[in-house]
Amino acid sequence: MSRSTAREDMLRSAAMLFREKGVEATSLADVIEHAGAPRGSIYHHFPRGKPQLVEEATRTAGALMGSMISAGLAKNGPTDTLRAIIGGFRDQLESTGYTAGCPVAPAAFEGSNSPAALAAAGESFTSWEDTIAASLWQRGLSQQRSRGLATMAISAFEGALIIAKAQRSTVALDRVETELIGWLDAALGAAAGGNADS
Amino acid sequence: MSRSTAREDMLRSAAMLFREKGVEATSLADVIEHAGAPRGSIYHHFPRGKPQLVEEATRTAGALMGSMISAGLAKNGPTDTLRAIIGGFRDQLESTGYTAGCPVAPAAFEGSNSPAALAAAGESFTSWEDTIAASLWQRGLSQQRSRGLATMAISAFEGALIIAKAQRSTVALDRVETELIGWLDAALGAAAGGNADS
DNA sequence: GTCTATACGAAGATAGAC
DNA sequence: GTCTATCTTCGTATAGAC
Repeated sequence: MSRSTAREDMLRSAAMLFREKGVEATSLADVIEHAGAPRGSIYHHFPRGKPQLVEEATRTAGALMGSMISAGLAKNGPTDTLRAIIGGFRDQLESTGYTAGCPVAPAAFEGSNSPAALAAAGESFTSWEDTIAASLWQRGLSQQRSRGLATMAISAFEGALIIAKAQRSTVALDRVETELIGWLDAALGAAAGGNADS
Repeated sequence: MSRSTAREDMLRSAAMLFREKGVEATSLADVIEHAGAPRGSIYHHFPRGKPQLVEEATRTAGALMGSMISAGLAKNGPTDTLRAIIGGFRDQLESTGYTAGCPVAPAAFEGSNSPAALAAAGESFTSWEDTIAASLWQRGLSQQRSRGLATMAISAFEGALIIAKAQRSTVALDRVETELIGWLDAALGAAAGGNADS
């Protein structure tokens, strides 16, 4: 029942290193060093080794993002939430030399190797989509438009992060932010105008 | 001057394996086996080893995609090209058990390790964007809208491929296809109506 | 819980024969 | 050009002491 901060530090460090270098290129030694954790403790906290670490780091990061999305949507609405989240990732992209992307995508990408981590990534994406779609539906959009816009938002966001890393620039992320906000506003405006759209 | 098919086979195999398993998880032995290539020839064809192979495979795959985009836009227009390309990736996703994604993204993702491959990925994305934006602009959209839509299309496409892998389903890709076509049609219709839009 | 030491295997890369 | 053999490094994982 000890609230082992060491374990959580390792998960946080793992997630950060995955964002920057990918899963396969990150060794357990890297994680220990980054976390400043005791060297002999990894297999104590994660008996099943690296696969377990990858899965838990992905699942934890996905849940954190999910609660950020939920909280933002409840408090500030879709466009402001989008702005806040994209702004946060832009800052981290810039402050890490365009290496730190999404913490969930690495497991999705290199996930052939650890199916559990792949599943964790898939469930995270699905959960985000559900949350966003529900919020849009509550604001008057049809189910179909809500789903479509939610999937577009997450897809464009994930894709823009990859492109930003490759181009070593945030222009793709900037453009996606602008476009998404425009489309969201248009759709929500039309719904507020009394039509939930086709 | 010998047209070494062996070399090209290795590049093709490398690109395919990168799509399925990622760069770091793919060994040179994997590439040789997949290509059915002679074991002693890798360092003959790629003297600088794996980094060179990754860079060339990424660059080649990016150029191939680029010419598919160009040809499609010139012959069939934006929406049909989008449909064709997404359809092709959907087929490959399904026929590979949801493992084969974009051939350029892996280098962008795990690119911290080989800067040359990262650059190749970035240049590919930029080139695709330029091509698509030019086509949209030619059809009457403003420069800004052309750029915005082109970046959105590529971002959403790349993101949807990741999500599809993680969810082991093509629904994200399907939704992105529908949404993108809707937005493209709306923008192009408005431009055809005599207004290049704001 | 954390340590050191070590076993084991995988992978990149090189050397030199053919 | 292609082969085999080998070197070296690295990473996961385990064993057993403290």
